[in-house]
Amino acid sequence: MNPIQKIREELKGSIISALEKSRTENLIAFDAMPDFVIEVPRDEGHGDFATNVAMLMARQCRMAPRKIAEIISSQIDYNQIPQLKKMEIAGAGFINFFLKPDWLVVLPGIVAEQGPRWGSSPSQNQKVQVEFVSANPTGNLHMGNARGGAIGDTLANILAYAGYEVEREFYINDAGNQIDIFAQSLEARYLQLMGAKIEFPENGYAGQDVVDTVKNIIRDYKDSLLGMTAEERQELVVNYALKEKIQYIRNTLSGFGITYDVWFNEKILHQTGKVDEIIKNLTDKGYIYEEEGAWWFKSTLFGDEKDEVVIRANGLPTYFASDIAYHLNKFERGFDRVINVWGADHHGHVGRMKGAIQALGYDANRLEILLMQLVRLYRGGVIVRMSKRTGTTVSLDELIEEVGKDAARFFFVMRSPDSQMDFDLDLAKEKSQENPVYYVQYAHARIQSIFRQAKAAGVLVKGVGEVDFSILGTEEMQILRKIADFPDEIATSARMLAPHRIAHYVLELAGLFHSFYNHQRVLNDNKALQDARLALMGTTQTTIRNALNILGISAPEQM
RNA sequence: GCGCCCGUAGCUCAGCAGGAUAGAGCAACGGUUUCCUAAACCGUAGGCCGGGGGUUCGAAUCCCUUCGGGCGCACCA
Repeated sequence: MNPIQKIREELKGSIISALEKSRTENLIAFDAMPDFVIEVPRDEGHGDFATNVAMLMARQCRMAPRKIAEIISSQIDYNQIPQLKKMEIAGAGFINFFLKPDWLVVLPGIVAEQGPRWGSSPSQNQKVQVEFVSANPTGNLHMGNARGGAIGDTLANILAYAGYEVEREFYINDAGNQIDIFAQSLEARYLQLMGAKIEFPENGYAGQDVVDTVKNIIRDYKDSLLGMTAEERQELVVNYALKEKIQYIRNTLSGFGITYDVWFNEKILHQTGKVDEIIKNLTDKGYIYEEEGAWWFKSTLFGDEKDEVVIRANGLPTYFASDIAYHLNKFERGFDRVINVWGADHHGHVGRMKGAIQALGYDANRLEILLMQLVRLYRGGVIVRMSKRTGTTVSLDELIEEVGKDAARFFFVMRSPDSQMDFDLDLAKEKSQENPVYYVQYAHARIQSIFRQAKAAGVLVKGVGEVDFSILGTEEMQILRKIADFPDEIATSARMLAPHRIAHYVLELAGLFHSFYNHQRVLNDNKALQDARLALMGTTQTTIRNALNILGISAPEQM
């Protein structure tokens, strides 16, 4: 257990003991122990930790909060918490705990021992799947996919640190209506390039990437497709294009630092009859009815506004039908939690999806949807419409080329998924040097530089066990305090599905380091102080590196 | 019309199941380098937390209402 959690538990325990003792001695009367918190006050003058327990008890005790706080304070057993120096009652009835300054000195040892695992929590014994991006394999990856990629991958890293067994998955929509249109578009382009005068489908994919793909097909197959039936031809071109697109997606995401454990094909669900099975299953359970030739799922039973079609009048299943089969498959694979990162434009899908899960007999809470608001792309102060079909927008690979993987990932993950995001391309290009990611990376590189200087000067960096940390001053203790928060911060980010917290955390830690660096010298004449500071630098660097690792951003040793 | 997200400093945004005096970056202004990387640091200025009610010891946070912005409400995915 990390030191912060440990001391929190100890403080909490001692308060409970004090309260129970007070009750036994008839100093106070209460029935239920409130669910109070041990928090870190924003203001350092309010101690290392504080609790609101007295305020929470005021009502049931019919006693002023400060009076309750005094009773607790007088009954606290200092022997139970050796690190406790003093307590103060403040404000409306807060109890502030001041700890002996050396309570954090165990931290560097823990960090050094855990290394790359520092920040992680014990195993939760739960399997969680994170599905993200899952872009349609009919076009290039756009800004929404980029944001989803950064958020999903970071979230998966956070969950892994938080003790979950995590699998990353990409769902390939290689079946259905869009694929048919894709096939028709490819065929039309092929025939056009081969000289036929035919109309391009009205809703077809008009992007240049389709033309490029067709040129590759012509290079490989020449005119041999002309003699085929339309069906054979469409199947060939679409399979060719899908293979190419999926390879493109895989490569681009890999360049964005994202690799998946599983690439799941929608088509398999159709081919193996899973979609038909799920319809039959739900029909047997009475959740499906027929109307106007189509089959409807009763999503209104689960709070949705209207029922949803699963089989169209033309006999073909909808996307929703295969998605139900897909999610059933996920649960059958044994995941305790299934998390999907979706764009806000899919939020209408959430209610009925959860409804379907429930209809199948699973707890709908095990399916969690992280909705992220859409990214609006600006160029020259004007919105660039994101359309997969026109292919006029900036793609992820172009973005990586222009601003770099690290800056792009940081930029996307820095903001809460809930907030809509304007991505100003001109700004991103011009100001890439001012991106906050460099601020953090620079902190890491600076520390490395100190170690280089130390080595050049023949200074041996002592192991944390041989160093006396009590010599460190307030700035160093602030850094240590922040570092101590790291596991908690990761756990909170995991609980809230809030990857942006890690970005903010590491910015704050880097800020404390830079401030310290500008005020104090690590390499100096006071050997004991130098030893302690060098060890602190190692602790800081490991924490920054681990945080950057979670964010999928490199930790350079030199800049 | 109904549903979801957002509204916090000039701009972009944090603010962890309500907590003490609301924070950061950028922009502005003024400083810091014979010394471990100035991609840094320090300081100044900047706010009716969209408006209005309510809940309570206590609200940026919860509830209601209203205004403004985004998204969704297909036999598309």
